[in-house]
Amino acid sequence: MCLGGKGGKKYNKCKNEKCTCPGSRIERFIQPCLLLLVQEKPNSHGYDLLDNLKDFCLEGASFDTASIYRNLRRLEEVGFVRSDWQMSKSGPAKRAYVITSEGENVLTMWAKNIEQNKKLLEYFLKRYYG
Amino acid sequence: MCLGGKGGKKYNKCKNEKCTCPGSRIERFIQPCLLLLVQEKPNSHGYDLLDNLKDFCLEGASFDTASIYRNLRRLEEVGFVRSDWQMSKSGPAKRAYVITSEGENVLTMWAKNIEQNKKLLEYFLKRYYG
DNA sequence: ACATCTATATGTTGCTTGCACATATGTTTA
DNA sequence: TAAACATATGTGCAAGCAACATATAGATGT
Repeated sequence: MCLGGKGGKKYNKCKNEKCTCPGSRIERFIQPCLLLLVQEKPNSHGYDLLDNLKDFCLEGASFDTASIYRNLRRLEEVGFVRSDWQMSKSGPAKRAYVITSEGENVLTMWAKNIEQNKKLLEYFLKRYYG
Repeated sequence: MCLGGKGGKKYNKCKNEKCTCPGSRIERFIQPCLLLLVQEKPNSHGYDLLDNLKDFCLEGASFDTASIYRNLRRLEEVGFVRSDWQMSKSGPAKRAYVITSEGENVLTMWAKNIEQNKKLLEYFLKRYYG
């Protein structure tokens, strides 16, 4: 998903059947990223976000389009974003997303969660490198 | 799994059907933690690790025993740890784990992956808090 | 005798992801 | 004008992973 390689491989995630190699990611990280991007730039649409999400990925990596649209639908379902169809003159219709106040609350919760996870990673690294 | 609450709730993960609230974690984080603990203290066994893994959890949280044993079996399957049965005089038999050189290599890869993920989280926080 | 602690393990279920593919419209190019 | 391409949004499926419940069994305490 968001773990990426430069050398041809798009994803770090190992395909080897039995391999447990370290291609780990942060679960559902796409959600706070989407919320933040929509907050920063209201009326973003999915195809926009596809590009802008790259900021939250390692070099050369990107999020799956399926994940983006599925998560946007999910976020709207639970009321964290709202969308309107925009019939543009050029190209197909697109959904324009805005964040709701509930979405903003959840985003602050996400930020706290992310801080906690960051601390866990820092603790691990401190203990590993000594 | 590793995200924890004090107030009765063992896990942050929300049970609400439709809720996408931020109970996120780092995927397979238990694996590098197990490797590191076994490296630090060779001949650790599962029940030991159950305790020591708490270092890598938020307050009040812990890893699931099922996850510990399943991951230990997995790590052994792929050759990152080895185990011997120890028939102790007191208590039931237990497996004593040691890390292999391949396991040590993977652990350094994990450390790099964890550093990358840490940077992603830092980037998110910087962008959110401004 | 029975409960509890230590220790290891399996089964089941649901969620998330990655990949491949489908659909639709407008624009450019041969 | 047909084909190819870029924009834009989605669906279906399989695999991986985590949470939870349950199983097994020997040792120790009362």
